[in-house]
Amino acid sequence: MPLKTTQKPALASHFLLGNQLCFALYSTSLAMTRLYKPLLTPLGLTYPQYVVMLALWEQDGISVSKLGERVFLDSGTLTPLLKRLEAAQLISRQRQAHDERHVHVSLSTAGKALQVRAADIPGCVGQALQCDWTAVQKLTRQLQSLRKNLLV
Amino acid sequence: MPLKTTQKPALASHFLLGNQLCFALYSTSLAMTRLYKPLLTPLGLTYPQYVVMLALWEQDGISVSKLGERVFLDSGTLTPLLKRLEAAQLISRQRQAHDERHVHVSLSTAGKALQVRAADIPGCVGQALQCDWTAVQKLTRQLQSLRKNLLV
DNA sequence: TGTGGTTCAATTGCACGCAATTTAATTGCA
DNA sequence: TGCAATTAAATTGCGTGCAATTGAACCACA
Repeated sequence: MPLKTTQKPALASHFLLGNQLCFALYSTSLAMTRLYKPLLTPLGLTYPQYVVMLALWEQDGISVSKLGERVFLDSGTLTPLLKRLEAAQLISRQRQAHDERHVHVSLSTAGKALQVRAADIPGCVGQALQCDWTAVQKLTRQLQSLRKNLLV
Repeated sequence: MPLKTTQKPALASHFLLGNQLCFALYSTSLAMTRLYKPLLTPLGLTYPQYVVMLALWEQDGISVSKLGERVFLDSGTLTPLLKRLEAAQLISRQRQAHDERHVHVSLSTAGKALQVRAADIPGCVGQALQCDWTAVQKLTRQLQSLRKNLLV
């Protein structure tokens, strides 16, 4: 059989977008953010801001670094984001008296009240996903496990 | 039994970060990008630029909008990204003669050659994931299916 | 009691994502 | 033919993400 120099190299199949977990993650995450947008815009939140609010609704009154551990973001991302939430009167930021390196983040009355206005969001999203709750939970656990491996 | 007004409202469990598929996706996708960074920096690529190169290695010589369909990004994201790839001499962009609205994107010699230098990346990533190929492929398919539902 | 190292948040600079708008080219249809 | 509607890409503006640096506060230990 003659050599076919025009043939694709064998490495090609590993590079197909359709076989890449990273790209499936990346593009699906962006698509998910787009799904949330029309639900969050009426509340005046972006998706990352919503994540921070979720973290605070779950545990109020923590430092920026503790918050960063919860949402896997650093101060470079969080500081400006928190300033915007503060400007929107949803949170307050204050230096801790006993250790002035720490900035304490806590929900305002409006910030707490916003959770009620957001109450429909998980249901709306669940509906849009068009798959059953068990499957969604299983996928969530798989992704968390993957994240754990990646963060070593 | 007396009313406990200090109890958490029933809606709280739906809001837990740990139960949210969106957050698992979001944080895992960011973690994956961080995994790629040390592999891509030596090639002078960011992760989104790598995705575009993957698309072009798979199918060279397409318009910006076709490329956008492949990678699920619009011209607002792609135009500046492609300009950077062009500045790095990895691609060329030229208006189509028969329809000057279309911009044709094609790999340069250096752009094609870069695929060889990137050949180790899928293997390195697979190693870091610490789970077997079948599971990775299955998760990839699940995410693609989810993405399909989200993009309706 | 200093003083060097550490920790935490903020800042800076760059590259996305994306909505909204603009510009230019093409198409369709009266 | 002419002009409105459509299409493609570029532009603008804003909010992330994140590496790298800075600055301030705290700690450890000689």
